[in-house]
Amino acid sequence: MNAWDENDAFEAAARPAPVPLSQRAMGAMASARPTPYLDDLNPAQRAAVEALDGPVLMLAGAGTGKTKALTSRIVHLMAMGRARPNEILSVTFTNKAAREMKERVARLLGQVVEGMPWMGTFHSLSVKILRRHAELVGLKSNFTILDTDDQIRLLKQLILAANIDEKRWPARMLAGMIDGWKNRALTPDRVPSAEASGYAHRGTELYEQYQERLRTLNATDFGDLLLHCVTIFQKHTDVLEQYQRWFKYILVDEYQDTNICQYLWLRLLAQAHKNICCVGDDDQSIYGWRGAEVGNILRFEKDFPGAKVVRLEQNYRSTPHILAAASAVIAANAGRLGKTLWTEETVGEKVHLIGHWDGEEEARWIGEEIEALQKGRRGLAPKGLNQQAILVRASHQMRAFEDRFLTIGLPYRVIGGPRFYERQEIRDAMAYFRLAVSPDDDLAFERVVNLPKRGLGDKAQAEIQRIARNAGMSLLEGAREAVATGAIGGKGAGQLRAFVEGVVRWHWFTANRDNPAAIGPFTEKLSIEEATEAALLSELAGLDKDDDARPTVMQNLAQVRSRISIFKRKIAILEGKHVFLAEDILEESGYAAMWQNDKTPEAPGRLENLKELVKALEQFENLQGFLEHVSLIMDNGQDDSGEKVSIMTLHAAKGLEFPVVFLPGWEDGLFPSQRSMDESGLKGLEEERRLAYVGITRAEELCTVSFASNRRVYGQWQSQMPSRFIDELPPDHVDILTPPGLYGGGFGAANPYTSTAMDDRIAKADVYNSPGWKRMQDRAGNRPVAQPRETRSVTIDATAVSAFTEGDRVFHQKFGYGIVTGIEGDKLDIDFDKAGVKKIVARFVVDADSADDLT
DNA sequence: AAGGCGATGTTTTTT
DNA sequence: ACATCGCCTT
Repeated sequence: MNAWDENDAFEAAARPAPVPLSQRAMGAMASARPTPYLDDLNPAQRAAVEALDGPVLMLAGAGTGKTKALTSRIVHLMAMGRARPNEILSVTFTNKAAREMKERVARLLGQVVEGMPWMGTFHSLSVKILRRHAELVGLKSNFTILDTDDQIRLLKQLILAANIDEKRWPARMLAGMIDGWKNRALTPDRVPSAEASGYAHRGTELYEQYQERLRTLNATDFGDLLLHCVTIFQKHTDVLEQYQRWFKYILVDEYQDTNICQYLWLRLLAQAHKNICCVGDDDQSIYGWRGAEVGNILRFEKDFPGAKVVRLEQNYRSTPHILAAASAVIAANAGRLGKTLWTEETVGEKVHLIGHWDGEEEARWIGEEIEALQKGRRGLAPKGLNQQAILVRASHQMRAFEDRFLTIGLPYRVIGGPRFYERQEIRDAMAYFRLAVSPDDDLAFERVVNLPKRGLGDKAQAEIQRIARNAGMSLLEGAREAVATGAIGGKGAGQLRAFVEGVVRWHWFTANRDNPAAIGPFTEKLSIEEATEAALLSELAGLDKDDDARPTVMQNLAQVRSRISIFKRKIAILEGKHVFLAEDILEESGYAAMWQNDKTPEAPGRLENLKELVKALEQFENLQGFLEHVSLIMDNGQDDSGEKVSIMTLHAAKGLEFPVVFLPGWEDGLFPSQRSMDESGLKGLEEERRLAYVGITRAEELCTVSFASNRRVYGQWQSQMPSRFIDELPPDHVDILTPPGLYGGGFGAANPYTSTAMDDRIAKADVYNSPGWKRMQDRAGNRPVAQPRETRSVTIDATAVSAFTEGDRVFHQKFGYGIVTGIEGDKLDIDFDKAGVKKIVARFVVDADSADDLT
């Protein structure tokens, strides 16, 4: 059954097979001290690193140097000769974390580690394993990985076929349930009957059909990657044993985020030798809503009897006040494993707390505070924009900040959001590439057959489906058939034929790469055309300057030359220039043109993304290789360049740190989120509280919590109560600020017309405010909390100002096209076609015509 | 087939 | 408020 030889297979994966590091790199180190990296560790870290054998749980609080401990442990394993690099399995959740770990191990070793093939995410490692044993779960090893979008479309088809009203039972809901089941390692046959009633009583039935459909498509979804591995491990002990033997040591990062399926995956692999080291922090478990089980980390000692538990509690990141605030908040949670963060640091500012009238004022104030901090003030050295971040609970909160920062010209960067490969245009382009590689990819076919519009509506597509299904062929073949038999007529037919021919042609190019027989005819044609070119040139030379024949010859020459360049390009493609092929596909399909003709503000950005996609292709051997990796590996094309304030969700902030952190929107219902509390009750509230803990602990020097008394929620103005987490902040470690210019300050300024509950809440907040209320107002008076707006230096960019006049048509990256209606210093009043009137700093817009040129 | 219009439901997100 | 979606109109 196992056609692969254990050692060969793994050696190949680890190529170039390194000389065991214990002999080489360590040999070099050994001359001075065998294990120099140990000297950099504190006692707890060192204990965690040196406990090599048996189960180890490293409880690493925020900022306690867990990555350092983890990477040192890896190096130590090699240095002690316990395992070769390719015998260590180290698992992370994100590619970014995996990359960072690789880099840090390399830095510790002082050399590049090429032999750590088993360091990666749960998913990428699972893919690697699954490709080897795909046939054991009814797949071929070249299976494709569907993303959420494909998944939904597939489910919609099944729901339709099952005669279920998709309005009452949305596909998204079913997708969520199936995901949930997979997270819990439940195959269709194991779904508890109690849950089967969930989706119109047909959830499991559809789940089963969905799995069947995936198998026929030779595809998996993300959940399957792990679940299939678990299934294989459970059913084929011989396979499991080989991996158990191979992975001598296992390390897991962010263990508190593992779900049941991942837990099983790990336990199965670790069962034999139990050399598993899990690192995590139960207080930072913030992914319960997507299946993470804090229970996994809480239960570790039961699961692995005799486990050594090490607590990393010395914090190297934040000042004492910040730590105290974070600790006080998280202390309100029950059932923690419990850690006490401490620091040797003694100085530092208290956590700042400030209330505002509404969300816009909050954004305005934070903008000014950021600019003030940029210049530096009191004990704080100037903080560049890269050192400052705004962390919000929900992404819609970002808007207020983006709007504000755009008008004052404060550069910002939004972290997170849709990932590069999730963007529509990228996925469309990928579908074209997928078709080129495998024309039978029905999902890809469906996605782009009418994109750009080819006059193929529901009816035509249904007809193609029908034909294909009846004849048992792929949709592409079905489409060809439909055209040939005239089943599809009208204007769609011609375009469909062109589409089918295009796919066949592109596929031919991918299939005939490096095939001399394919290249031959092209070189022949090329030489003919080149001969023609030469002939035309000599003919032209013989003609008089104003000979009547001259224009025709010139025209012919141009045609010949364009054919020559096409042939050269095609030859290059056949010789392996798949980037050209990708470009041609996007051109010939009309997909690129679709966006070029699109005048919406997003269009230029999308074209830019397509260019980036093509550029990313260069690093791969061929289209196939690209497609295989891209679904798992490709990252957000973030621009790390330039000084910018970061805006992101609290979730996206985990693992990051900033000298200055703003935590706006601490209002009950927003944070903690009402929905979270409604859906998950106390558990939900506790997860929200952990989110608060994560937020506060991101800050190194200055953490500012804020709330607004009024906020627009779904278009309605609502008065807000300060978050209950604010009550949990320890008064001794908090400074309450008053925004300048607001009579009576933030709290006092709360809407006098609000409910009594609101007043109670404010009064309650004032209970601990009151001792310091006077003092606070005094301080607010003589401390430059924020620069008064008037004194903020306004640099007038002469070129920018003179560049526009009233009535000019301009383009803005976010708001699109608009007309300049007024000019005021370096700011323009612009009436945008779509977004309405805005005040924008001149350098953020360009002339509308030059925007067109960009495309 | 394709564009316009009213009803709808609004967290967090990796792979 | 806002975007998305399905339905309805052209």
